[in-house]
Amino acid sequence: MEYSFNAIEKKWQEKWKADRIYQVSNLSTKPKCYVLDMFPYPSGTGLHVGHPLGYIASDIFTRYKRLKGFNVLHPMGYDAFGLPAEQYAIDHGIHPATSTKQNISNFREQLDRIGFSFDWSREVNTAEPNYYKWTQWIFLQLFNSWYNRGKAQARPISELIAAFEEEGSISVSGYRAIPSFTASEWGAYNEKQQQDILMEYRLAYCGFGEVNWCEALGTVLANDEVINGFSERGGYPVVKRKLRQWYLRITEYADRLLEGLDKVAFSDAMKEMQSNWIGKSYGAEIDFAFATGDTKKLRVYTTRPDTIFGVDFMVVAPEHELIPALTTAAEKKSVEEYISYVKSRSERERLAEKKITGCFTGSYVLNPFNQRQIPVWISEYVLAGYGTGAIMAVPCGDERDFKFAQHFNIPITNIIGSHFDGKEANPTKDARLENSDFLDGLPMREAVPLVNNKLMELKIGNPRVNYKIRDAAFSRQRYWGEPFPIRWENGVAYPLDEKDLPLELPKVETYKPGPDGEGPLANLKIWTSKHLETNTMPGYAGSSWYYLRYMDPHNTETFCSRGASDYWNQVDLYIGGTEHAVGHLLYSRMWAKFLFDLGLIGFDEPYKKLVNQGMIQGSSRFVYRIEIDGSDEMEALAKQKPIFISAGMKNKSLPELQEEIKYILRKSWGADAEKIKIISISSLHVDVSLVDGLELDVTAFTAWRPEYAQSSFVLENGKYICGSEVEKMSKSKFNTVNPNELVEKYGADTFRMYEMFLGPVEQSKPWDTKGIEGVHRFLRKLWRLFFDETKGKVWTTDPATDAEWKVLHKAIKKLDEDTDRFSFNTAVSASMITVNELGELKTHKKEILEQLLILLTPYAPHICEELWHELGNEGSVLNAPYPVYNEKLLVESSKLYPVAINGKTRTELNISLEANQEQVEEMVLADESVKKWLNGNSPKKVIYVKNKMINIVV
RNA sequence: GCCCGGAUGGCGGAAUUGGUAGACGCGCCAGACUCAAAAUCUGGUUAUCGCAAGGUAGUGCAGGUUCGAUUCCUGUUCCGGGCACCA
Repeated sequence: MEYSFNAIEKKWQEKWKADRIYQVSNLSTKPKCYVLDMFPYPSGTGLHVGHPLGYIASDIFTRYKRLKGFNVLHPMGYDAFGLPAEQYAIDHGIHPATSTKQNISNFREQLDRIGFSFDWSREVNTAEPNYYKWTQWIFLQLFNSWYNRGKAQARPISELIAAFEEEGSISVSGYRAIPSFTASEWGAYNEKQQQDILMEYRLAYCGFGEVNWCEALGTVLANDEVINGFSERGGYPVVKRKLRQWYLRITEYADRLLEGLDKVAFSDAMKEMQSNWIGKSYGAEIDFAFATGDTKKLRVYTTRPDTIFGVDFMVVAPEHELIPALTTAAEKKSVEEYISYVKSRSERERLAEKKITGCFTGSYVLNPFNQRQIPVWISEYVLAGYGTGAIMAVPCGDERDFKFAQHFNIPITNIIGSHFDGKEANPTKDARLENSDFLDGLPMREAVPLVNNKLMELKIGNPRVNYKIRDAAFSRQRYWGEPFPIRWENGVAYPLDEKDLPLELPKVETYKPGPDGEGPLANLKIWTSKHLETNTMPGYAGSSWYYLRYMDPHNTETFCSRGASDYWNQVDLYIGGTEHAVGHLLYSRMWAKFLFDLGLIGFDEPYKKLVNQGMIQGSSRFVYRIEIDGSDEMEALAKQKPIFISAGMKNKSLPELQEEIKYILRKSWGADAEKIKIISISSLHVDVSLVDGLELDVTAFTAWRPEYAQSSFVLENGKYICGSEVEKMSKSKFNTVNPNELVEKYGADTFRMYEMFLGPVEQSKPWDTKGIEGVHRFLRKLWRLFFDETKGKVWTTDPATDAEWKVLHKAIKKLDEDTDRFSFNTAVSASMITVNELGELKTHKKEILEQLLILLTPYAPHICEELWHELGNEGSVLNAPYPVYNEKLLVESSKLYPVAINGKTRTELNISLEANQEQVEEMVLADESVKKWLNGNSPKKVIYVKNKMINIVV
């Protein structure tokens, strides 16, 4: 009986579906486990082998936990709003809902073949009104809430209004730079004034922010769509422009997002990335008076108030509001030129710029401690959004300040004595201060509180905690996103009534931008006549809370009942890529904290454990085409009948090559081929499916594209050998591999195990289809423990031997350990070893094989289910009792110890595990080969580590 | 530029807490079966010297700690991910 994987897999997938075997209930006496994959965007290009990597890992873990007695929630759905669908709509006139639906169905079809255990009855789709109704609802809760710093939690805005009515702004005056007011002043404000003040506190609020504006396209562009200051489509110039935008006040949660990292099992790298992003720093704000005597002050934020006497110049961001006041008539022209240059540059370009740029304003401010005149410069390396948008530059201690000073010949004051060599800045905190007035002689660390006290005493500044994180821009001038449940009246935003949700996205005729930078919705009469908000929400709106909807996906009363979220609680295992490190993960953590504050869920960290899967890179293949110089006719002929040379010849000198292939040139292009000259060799991506290893299937290649139909090939040893390179897997590089083809050829079980066998899930690695054969062979070997291809059934009910039990229990131990620590690659390897060992022992015994099947079920569910039934079992192997490891079966009495002399292993000795130091020394020193290595010298020391090794030091 | 990773045979990788570097698989080489091929099975496979026994070197590079370092520390090179509107 043969292993007919295709038939077996189809049979069981249908059976599992019919039996709804993966449907889980919210009511169970079993312990729960929630295993989640990061929300996929259903891309039009379909899945390649890199996509399912994380899904296979989570599926293995899901099945493993289920076998171990857990009620496991393992759902899947779609983050269906997004830019690519809208761009596709613009290009092809197909409604995003239609193309998205098509993409989802392709996606689903591909997933189903791999045999995942998703509970599809819980599928969600962020673009469907019954889902985004609740995204809008949560937005309304954010809009109607403010952050009470005293209580360190979000509270209803009504509480803030009540406080304003009772005592004015007194309890929240430190929050924002708005004038304080009394209760009676509040009462006297008109509606607009009151609402404007409230807007300063709402957790979802409207403000102004800079966007990438492309005048020629009349639209706002994503960073992705801007390349070096020009639009990706059309190459039109892009500048920054301020637009009205919605924001989420994530900054209020900065501390809690930071502290929360201690409660979750994320990798240290992930935690570090998040905490760097939040960027909490302790420093001071200091006011510098204008040298002109103007009452205006230039306020800077510094993390190093101790270096105040080392300030040699100031740098303000090009967007800084005081620039007009600071710019002197003489410098006006150059300042304007500089600012317009900066406007054309993205924030990324500004930060990455190595070239030093800047411009002097012509003005000076005064150091508040010694009244020294300090020039004020403008430079793009200072960002408006961070701190106060202005810095005090201390070139002896800061690298960028130092380079700036050097570049513009600004004299440098040394306040750290010998710690500064004049060649590069030294950011030390341990030097003793010099040239620093009342701080002279103090270690820098000790000077910080002193300066801070003095700032407060003189009322010229104060200590200040700052965060790098900024409020999250929450609106897009786009069509394909959730509409905001907001209506505008006289410049005031009013929330829609909850009963009017969902506010459905209307159908539009065109996806062209609206007037004046607004989104496509601004073109709709039915929309604008109701004064509805024309922005839509960004991609991360729906994905910030989707893990909750899976718990209670069909609830029409609420986004997720408290009963459901209390039962399933946090996600126990979350698998996805590191690219979401600071975006999605921070946003969804913030939303969880917010929902927790309002008592809507009972936990404030959504993901208990996070595993980041690595990227699967593509292995590209190249063919080498010769390019020629000749007559027009010859060049046209060369294009029509291209000649490709095998990889081994591409490094030959061109004349040598020409000489070598002249026969082929003449054969392809006729006698005139003598008159051409080979001038270069181009390497072209070739579809990896046309290549076996490195050998090109030339017939398939000529059939691939019409322009290659008349190709000729220069072979080496009768083969055309391709070049190869590891690159990102993408359609445009023709290096994608479709999982469908592999499942077709080897089966889903082989595919799953091979993806895992490639290497650790967390690590990036190149894809190579070749190795899949080895895994397939392993499954065939497993099959042969049960069935012989000619003899049929070979398994028996004979009792197993000790040696066989030992092999089984070694496997139980190893697979448990490896699966628990997500080391799936070593688990696959351990499975291979087990099957190899059972093969050597000629084991065909049911009592061993049956348990082995349960162990392998998470990895290769189909073959295990089939064989499980062949052994005569009823019911699914997924409901079988998981084998329990018995350590007594693996006890050894002795060990073959490596014996090293001076750290180099020289021999091995079998020694009882009971042996003590003296016994070991005696045995080791009596050994012939040890004696030989000692060469008469007496050992200084014998190191004996029980169950590990022995080392003799001479 | 800044932040975070990674680097081990021809290739993917293993070595879980500092203790025999290269498990497992691919590829390659040799052999068995076969008219032949495929499939399958057996053996070999880091480099280098050696008929062999065995020796020497070896985990990106340069140092350090240690009886002992792929593992810890310092510096450095290259590659990948992210950098706030791709999702």
